Amino acid sequence: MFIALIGVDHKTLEWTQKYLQEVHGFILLQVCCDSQKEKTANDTKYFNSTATMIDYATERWQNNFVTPSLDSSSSVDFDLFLRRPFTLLVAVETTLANMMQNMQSIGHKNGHSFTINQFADFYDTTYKARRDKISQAHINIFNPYTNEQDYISLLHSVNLLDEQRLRPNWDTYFMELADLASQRSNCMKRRVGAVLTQDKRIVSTGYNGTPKGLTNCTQGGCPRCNNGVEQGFAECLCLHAEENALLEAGRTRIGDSAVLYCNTCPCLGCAIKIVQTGIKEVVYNQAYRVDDKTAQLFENATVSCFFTNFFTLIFTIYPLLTHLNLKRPTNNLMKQPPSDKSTTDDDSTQSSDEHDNPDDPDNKDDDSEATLSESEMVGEKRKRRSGSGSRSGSGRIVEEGIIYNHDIRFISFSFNPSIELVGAATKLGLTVTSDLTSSDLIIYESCQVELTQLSHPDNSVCQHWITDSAAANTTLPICLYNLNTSYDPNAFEDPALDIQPDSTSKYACWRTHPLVSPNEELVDALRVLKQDRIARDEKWNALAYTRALSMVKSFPHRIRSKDDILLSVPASDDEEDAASAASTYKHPRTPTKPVKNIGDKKIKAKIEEWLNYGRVYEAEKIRGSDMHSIYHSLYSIQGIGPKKAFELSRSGVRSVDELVDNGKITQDDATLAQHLNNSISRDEVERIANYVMGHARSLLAHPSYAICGGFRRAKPMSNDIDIIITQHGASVAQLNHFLVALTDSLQSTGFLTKLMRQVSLCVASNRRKEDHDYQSTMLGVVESSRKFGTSEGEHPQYRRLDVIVAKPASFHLEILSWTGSVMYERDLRSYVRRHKLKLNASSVYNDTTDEELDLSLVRSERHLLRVLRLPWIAPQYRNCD
DNA sequence: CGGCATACG
DNA sequence: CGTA
DNA sequence: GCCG
Repeated sequence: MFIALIGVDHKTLEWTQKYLQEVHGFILLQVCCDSQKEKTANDTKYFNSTATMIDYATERWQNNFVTPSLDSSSSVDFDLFLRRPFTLLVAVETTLANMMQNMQSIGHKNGHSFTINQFADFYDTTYKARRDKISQAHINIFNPYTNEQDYISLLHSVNLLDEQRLRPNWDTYFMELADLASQRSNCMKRRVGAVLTQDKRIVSTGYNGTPKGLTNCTQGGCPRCNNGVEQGFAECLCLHAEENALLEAGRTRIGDSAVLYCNTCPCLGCAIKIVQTGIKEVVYNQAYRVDDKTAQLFENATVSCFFTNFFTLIFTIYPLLTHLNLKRPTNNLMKQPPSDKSTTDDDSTQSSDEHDNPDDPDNKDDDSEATLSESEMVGEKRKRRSGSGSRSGSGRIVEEGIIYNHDIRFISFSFNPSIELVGAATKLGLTVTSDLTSSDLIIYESCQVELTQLSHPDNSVCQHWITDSAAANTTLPICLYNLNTSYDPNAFEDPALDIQPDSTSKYACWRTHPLVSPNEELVDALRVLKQDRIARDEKWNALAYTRALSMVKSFPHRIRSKDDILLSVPASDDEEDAASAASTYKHPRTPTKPVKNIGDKKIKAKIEEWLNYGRVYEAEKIRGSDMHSIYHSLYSIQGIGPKKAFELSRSGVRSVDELVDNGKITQDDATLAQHLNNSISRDEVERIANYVMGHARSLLAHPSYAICGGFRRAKPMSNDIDIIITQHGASVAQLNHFLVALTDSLQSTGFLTKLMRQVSLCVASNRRKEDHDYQSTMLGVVESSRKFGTSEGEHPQYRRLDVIVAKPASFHLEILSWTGSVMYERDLRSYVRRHKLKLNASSVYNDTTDEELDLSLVRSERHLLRVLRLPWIAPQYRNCD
């Protein structure tokens, strides 16, 4: 792949280029004249012209290259560039404020400052010169951050290396053609296009409008459409795009494998015709809502109907989100419904005092005007819940927008731009989901006003997107509902109360860890050493490497010298401490203390080796050995852990196939292992979760749920699907029954193909002394097909699905427990142990008295962490392994 | 020199 | 011991 | 292997 970067802001361009080079190993190519060569780094290739550069890249087209356009003098000839099939044009932009600041900091370095007029001049000339190219880019990335680490997280979630952008798949190809066809529409109401294909060949195309020979609808040919009133369908003379495509093809040319691509979901009338002509597959653009009747008809007629993805979204969602007033309620939004005391018997009398935590900030009254009494909160909650039943159609559910509330964690969109959005949304502690029917749903009919009022200077695309959706009469593009407190939307979190993370802590749960480390090679080397220790059964040795690795990963910058990481941690304010550190390291002016978890003897030496030689010898040796790769392939099989994998590879087993031949495992096991090794796109995770929640909703009235695991940590790809479900007010018995019923329901449709474990709440076990409430889990394998958007193409894929049913009071603790990575979980528990608490996935105990703490007033994951005296770290920064 | 997360099958 |  |  060959990426050309275009943009105006130096810093954003530089960060992007650095990210591609350091994280993905791109090679930097530049067009420039000789005199410039000396100034820049040595691992760059220089060319006299775009043509020679492209020739160079063409010969090595399987490598990854990047070329920046940092200043107009060395700009690349993009037209030449775009002709090649392996090239990707990426535009990066930032806010005017950022750009101005970045230019000023450069100006300061050179000893002169910028006036705002000079900046405006620069912007006008540079931006206008590049505007056309920026709009032609394959991807437009908008960087709202001033901080590199945040931007890198966003970049990572964009998945720049996705080959699909270079060459669209068939679905995208035909859908784009359908969009093109819609441009020929002559209907006053809406542009619609359709493409009918057979064996990947186009049979016919269609767009909507009046029949041949009649005056075009746009010229007044259809009285109904030109009336402007949504009535009189019988009088409409327009043919729909789908009808036109079908008529054009004629019955005889529509075979068994015909696929119809529509850029909107077909109406019921068209659906009937589609079924009758024998078409078995309909693909529509996901930006539009499925018509319920159409969906039903297709299901009865076994026509598979699903939507496709596009990469046309522009990453400007962040400014949109930040412009929503997420901070404070305004008075006009705070019309409270009458409080409902009857539901608050137990809630209102309790406080968090019993956590033995007198300085718990929750005991202080919030000084904000937004503070609600418990009774009001419950009243509000009930009202909202009763509304959520009447979701579809009008969508006027919540008259007072929850949008003002801090505790909004879920944002849902009527279409599914997940990957593009999640990077931005998670920055706000928001999690993206596509479920529209969860309880406490807040759809923003009322929000429309707010959204359309957003006018960010860099935000024209968003505006467009909103107005388009409104014009197309689709569900409003944005609706918000609550994540962390699915069943208590009024939980109010004030960031001022948050405990701050500390990057020098020995506990991973106190530190933030980027999704992708700028020191990935070193992290990888440490991972190899860790794996090696595990294989050798050196458990504690392995743990030490895991800890060191996590420590390195919490370092947000590229480590350049050993002072960077081994000494540079600022000493504490404690003077004595600082003095002793100073004498130890003989740097009296810059007192430092050693980094935790990186010991003086072994691991520090490995890191220094990496710094000096760019590699760790022992890791290289292990990596290069046959044993290592065989060990890994065996390890990937369910039921074969480190011990067995090590034993087998040592006893001369060469491959997984050999195990199958020997009858040690079945072919099915091997295939399953292969399937489970494939990672799952966010999109697919969401669709599978939606499907599961569909079943859940037929069993529970208003389930609350969260997708956890790597998905919640904003990873672009997941290994499995983790869903936590609860229902406000449900008893343990009801939840137990629910889990069994859900399992049956998923099995009966053939979706759940293998059940690996089913545990219920309150199981009696001889290992447990008391009858505590434990989590209830269902671990299984499901068959994911094309309708879930499997990236592997036509064939069904097996995916691991974990469903956890939590009792309501443990919901947030369960979310916490299923969101952290392994190191986060470990350190969470060792930390609370030191504070005389004991933690498992569903309850908190006093470690000495074994008394269980009541979590029923815990309003969110964030709140829970505060109670545990731990900082709340946004999920995307919990990737510490 | 003890501790290092916790639980289920 | 393997897995979440 | 590292921390306290």
